[in-house]
Amino acid sequence: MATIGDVAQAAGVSRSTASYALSGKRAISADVRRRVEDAVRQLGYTPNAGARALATSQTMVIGLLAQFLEDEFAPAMLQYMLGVSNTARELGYDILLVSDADGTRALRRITDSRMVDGVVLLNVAERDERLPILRSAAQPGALVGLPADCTGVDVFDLDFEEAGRLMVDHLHRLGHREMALVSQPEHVIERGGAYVWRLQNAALEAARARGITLHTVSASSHQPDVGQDLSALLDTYPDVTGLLINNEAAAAALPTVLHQRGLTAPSDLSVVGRYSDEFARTFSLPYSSIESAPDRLGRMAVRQLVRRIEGDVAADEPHVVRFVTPELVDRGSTGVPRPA
Amino acid sequence: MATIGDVAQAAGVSRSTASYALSGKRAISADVRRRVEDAVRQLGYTPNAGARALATSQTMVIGLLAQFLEDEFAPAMLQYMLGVSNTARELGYDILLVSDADGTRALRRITDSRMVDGVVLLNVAERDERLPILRSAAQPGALVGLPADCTGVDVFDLDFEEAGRLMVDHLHRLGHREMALVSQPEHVIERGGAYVWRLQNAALEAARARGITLHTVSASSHQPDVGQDLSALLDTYPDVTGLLINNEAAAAALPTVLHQRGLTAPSDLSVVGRYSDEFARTFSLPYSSIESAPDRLGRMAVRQLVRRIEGDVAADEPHVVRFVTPELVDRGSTGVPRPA
DNA sequence: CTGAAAGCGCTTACAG
DNA sequence: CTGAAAGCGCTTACAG
Repeated sequence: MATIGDVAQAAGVSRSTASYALSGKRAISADVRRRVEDAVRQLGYTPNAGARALATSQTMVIGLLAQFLEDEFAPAMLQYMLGVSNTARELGYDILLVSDADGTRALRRITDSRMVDGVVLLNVAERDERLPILRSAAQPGALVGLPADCTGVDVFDLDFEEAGRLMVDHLHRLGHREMALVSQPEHVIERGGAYVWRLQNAALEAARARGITLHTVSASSHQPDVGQDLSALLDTYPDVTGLLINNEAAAAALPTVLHQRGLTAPSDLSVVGRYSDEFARTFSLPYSSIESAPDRLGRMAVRQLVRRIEGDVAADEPHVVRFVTPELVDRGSTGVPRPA
Repeated sequence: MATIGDVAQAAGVSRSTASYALSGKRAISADVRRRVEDAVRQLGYTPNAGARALATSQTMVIGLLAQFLEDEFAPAMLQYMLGVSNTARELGYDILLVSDADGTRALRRITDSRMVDGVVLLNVAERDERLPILRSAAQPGALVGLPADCTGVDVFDLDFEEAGRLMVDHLHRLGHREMALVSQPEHVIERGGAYVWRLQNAALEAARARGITLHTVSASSHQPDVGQDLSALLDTYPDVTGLLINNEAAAAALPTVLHQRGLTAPSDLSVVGRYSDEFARTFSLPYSSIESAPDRLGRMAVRQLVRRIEGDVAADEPHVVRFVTPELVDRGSTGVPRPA
């Protein structure tokens, strides 16, 4: 493989001149520039990334820490990954994908060894074990998901409180007085999946404030259990007229469940979900939903991360915690409640 | 960050001794080894990956080229990615994830700049534009998917011909005499998704040999179109008693379609799919299916790639083309045909 | 506008 | 069993 030395030799200049001609970091005569460029073309020269990283302390690589947990719905994770990956590439960065079960060790490994210039953490828990490691790392980090302690990192998340209120308000306004909220499995909450109870608590509070009944249930994140959970819910609360779904697997299972029971939305039951538009299309989900905006969140996280990496942000500039305002995408699955 | 120089100084030895003590590549006195190890611990030393890569010409990183094409079903791709990623990690390698729309440029970039020691290509087409680039790269490559020309690369794929025969034979043995095969959209074939017609041609041939009727149709890879395609198929061929599904989106949509039409498998219709067990669980698909084994294929590809990278394979050892034998996972969705 | 030199942090022949 | 030195391929002050 050709090196910058080969290029310099072919162009009849020094290595430093060749380097500067390529980087444009100092004035170069038109003639020399042309000779260098010709040499690059002829030799098929591409800089060695490792050597450049060593010289500049910049790898142009971003670490992406994804975790595929047994009790979460993998296809939903993919969307965040693609949002991060695509934005990174637009900004000139490559992605080191880390899907280790042990995220803490992996995070330490890639930061300590300087494989990455910065890190994006997906699926952040309330007390995420990866955070202390990230804080002590030399590289900046951006999170998708809100932890209890946000010091030292930039944080991006959907405003799940607002999402909960929005779901309740929307159905309340249509006249619903008894609804049920389907959340993730208990262990997601126990593990610190804060978004579950953030949405749930805000929904409960909104329901209380409006004097309406809101039942809350956890449902499995796996088929076919989740279908049975949904069926059980409808059996237990026959007077429910509105369903709020904060569980991707449940949303994917609902069409079949409703079919089996001969129910139609919105005439028998109003339904509002919380998932991405892409997810809705993939699974053909006909329900109005709060857009969870994974691509947008991934994009925001990478943008801010790159700003920090490239020093466009003063080192003492405070870290941000930014929420995406939930928006309801109307797919026509809500209406006035059926007569009692 | 501590360097090997700091470690050497703290241990009172030379840098080379420190390096050898850590690599174990030459005999070291017990005393020195201990002092070096203590220094490493105290300083929290981790080797700089870029520097090591420059010195050894080994990055310990594998490039993973995934493409998320508009007309393919993204969740299915994820499984291959995880198979590759997990196996790589077990073998000590990290994954550089490349999801660029323009796979050729990206491939050239990561190989020319020596960011990776080898490359895994996913979703390989009949005449894949990435292959010429891979062949001229310095690093070895492994494919998941069978191209027309396999020279210079190791290839792993499901035996789609055998899968097609297996599907037809299975239903034929149960007594079915008229079936339909649902394939991917036309443009997947046009783009060179050879697995589509490899399975289809073998199925057609098996049907001819046994004197039975096999209709073939392409269905969309998106909801809700695919559901309509399936409905149209059932309208067009009312005498079909067996359905072969080589299209993940169609498999995911089928339960709803059958429900709508009041059909049950296997009493009204026998169904055999082709997807992974993980996929079946995620989508709660109740159909017997040919296991597509994405995790196993990813694992095989990485294993062989690492053997080449690490030179466990003679440079002149011929490249392999290895097929995974399809196996039918019985989920009880096939039986004798309904009476005419 | 250009060149010679130092340095990034490792590994590994070469010498003893 | 250990050390001094060269080299991997870049970038970037320093000098002119």
